Amino acid sequence: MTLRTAQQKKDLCPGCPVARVADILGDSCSLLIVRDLLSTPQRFSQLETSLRGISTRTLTNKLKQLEHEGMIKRNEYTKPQRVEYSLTKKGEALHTVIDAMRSYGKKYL
Amino acid sequence: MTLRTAQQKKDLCPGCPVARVADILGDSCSLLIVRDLLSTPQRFSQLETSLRGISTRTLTNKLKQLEHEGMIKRNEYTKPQRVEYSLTKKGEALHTVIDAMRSYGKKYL
DNA sequence: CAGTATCCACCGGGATACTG
DNA sequence: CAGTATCCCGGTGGATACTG
Repeated sequence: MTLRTAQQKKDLCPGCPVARVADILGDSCSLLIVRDLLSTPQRFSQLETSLRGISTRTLTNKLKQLEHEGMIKRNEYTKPQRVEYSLTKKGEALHTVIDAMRSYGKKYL
Repeated sequence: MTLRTAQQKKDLCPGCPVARVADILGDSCSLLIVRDLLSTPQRFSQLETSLRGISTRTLTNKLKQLEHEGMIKRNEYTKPQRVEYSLTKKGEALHTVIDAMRSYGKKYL
């Protein structure tokens, strides 16, 4: 068995809820996006600035992924032109995980 | 700024405890190793079997990483020859994070 | 049993330029 | 402002063979 692609990684442990969360929040980018949106909805450019050094390409991809997973919602406005990303209920619920990580990180890292 | 290497990723948000946890548990392998060790100490070969499809090379690397981070301990025994990996206090404390992930995964994924 | 060593495919993601 | 498109580099990790 090979384990090269993301899909195959996903199959590694399909029955385990821990693994499923890891698949989504696994890369630091996605996790940090959710962390940022937990405080308030943000525009594309705000996220771009906050995640210092991320490329537009990567940010776009991660946002699409998270939207596809049902974690975030994309809201388009026309005056002035802007796009805001906010968490869905499903996304907001991740705060429990992120809080646990924050507590752990503060205490042990 | 480039963000290609792991080190650079680490620097992305050095002050954020959430990011620091993500750096360590970010890849599903490491996370699943900790998850496995939370129930009981395990031998190299047991982990190899449990994480279906992982290569010895990768398992070795992840174990070394986690040991270096102070999450796990490597215990060598001679009769019979075997090596057991167990969690340190620091590693055990990760159960809060993993529990949060499990609850979330069960409920939403 | 518990690794080490080497080789190489793959793809994530940076850099850059362009668009509605 | 919020992306899309292309090009290409580098690290992750599988496969395989070997060791104490």
